[in-house]
Amino acid sequence: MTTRARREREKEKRRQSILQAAHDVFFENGFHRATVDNVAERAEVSKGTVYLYFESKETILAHLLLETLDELIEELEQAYVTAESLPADEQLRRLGRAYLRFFKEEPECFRLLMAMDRGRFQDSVTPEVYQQVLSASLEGLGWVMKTIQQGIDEEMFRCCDVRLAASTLWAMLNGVLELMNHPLRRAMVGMEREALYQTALETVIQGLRSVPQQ
Amino acid sequence: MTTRARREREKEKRRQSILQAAHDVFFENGFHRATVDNVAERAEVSKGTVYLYFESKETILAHLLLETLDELIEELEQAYVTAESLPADEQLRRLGRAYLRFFKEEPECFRLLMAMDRGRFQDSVTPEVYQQVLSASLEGLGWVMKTIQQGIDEEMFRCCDVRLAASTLWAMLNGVLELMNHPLRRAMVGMEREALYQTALETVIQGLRSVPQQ
DNA sequence: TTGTATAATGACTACAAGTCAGTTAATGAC
DNA sequence: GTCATTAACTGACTTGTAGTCATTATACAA
Repeated sequence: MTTRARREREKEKRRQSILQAAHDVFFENGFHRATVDNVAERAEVSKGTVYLYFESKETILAHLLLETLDELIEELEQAYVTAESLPADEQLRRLGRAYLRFFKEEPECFRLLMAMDRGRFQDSVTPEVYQQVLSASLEGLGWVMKTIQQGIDEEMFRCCDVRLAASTLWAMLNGVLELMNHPLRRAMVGMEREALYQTALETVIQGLRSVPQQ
Repeated sequence: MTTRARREREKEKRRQSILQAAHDVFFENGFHRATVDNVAERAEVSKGTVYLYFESKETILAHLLLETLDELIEELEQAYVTAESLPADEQLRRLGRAYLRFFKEEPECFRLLMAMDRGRFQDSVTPEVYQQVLSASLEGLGWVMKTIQQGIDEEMFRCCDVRLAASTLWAMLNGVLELMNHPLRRAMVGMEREALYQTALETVIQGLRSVPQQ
């Protein structure tokens, strides 16, 4: 029964083409302005078919974001691996810059990732999908934790709770990215995007040197 | 013509009662689950009347947030004033904790403030209202800048761009608050809210001591 | 050829934001 | 007191869009 296998492949193909269409449509005018009818039209299927493959508009987005997160994790891994022999502060700098680089290419993606916990999202996405997004984020955090641990071993960093330090670093950089991403808020502080991020990264790295947490 | 004045007062009263109703309804079940009909019903007016006073659901929220921001700014001012004679790092700690205290009482409010730049918001709120929210935020940032400037004068902080440092600090704390506010993400990092915020604040303060930015 | 399962469709429902023609109420001129 | 004018208010209606489901088309195996 090789038919079964082919059917599976074809289904997967259709699924991918819907995802691709959704990517185009969502990123063209933003998620909330895009309609599921737009996605269906772009994918050359009916709206019903879209709902055959995904439970809700939000679920489509979640799956798009999952794919993007996978790419991000790979980039972080690569940054970690190529910097493994450097001192921990330099490693962190590399990781931080890789993070920035990634979201500079896909700013809409960052916005959507951050928005995932708001509005209709919590109601429309099944816990499983949600969980997947979270564990992908966790994986990324892993590389930061590894680096910080190395810094502690080298006696460069004074923090004693690696996870706490990594989470904080991650949250803080997200906060800066969020500010950078928001045109009006950024205009308000009147700063260059890069300068903000650079300062944040450097401040945190220096802070890790001298904060014996807890 | 004292009638005119009374009319004005009565209009303002109605406006306030709609805002109060909106506050109740929005914070009871979250903004996106609340309907304008709910707000109208709670305020004991028709939906049309609500739209007589506010242009859109989002605008109602913006005005609610503006009032909350005013309170926040007052709290920050108070924290600044009562800590004015202390060393700058301690002042920053006080400001940071006041910020945390405020949003611990109104977590929904923080979420909504952060969400203001997403989704329907940009389309539904007039630039004027938007501007008001931003300048309120700026006012809050002013207290942080004052404190950091003092730290530079005392030669405690090494940063040379006060605005850059303050913006970064603010953005980073927002990032942590956002993580804290999000139940699933917080579960993911498995940290206590307070510990995260505490660590972030301390890390940044220490970072400011040793980062000669630019 | 035909019965069955699988995939796809699009007209339809539900729901909520926002509108506007029409109603009601207050005010003030006479 | 009556009437005209203005301001405030109403709620049925329009519009837009997410999500459903009865129906139809297609592919395959017997």
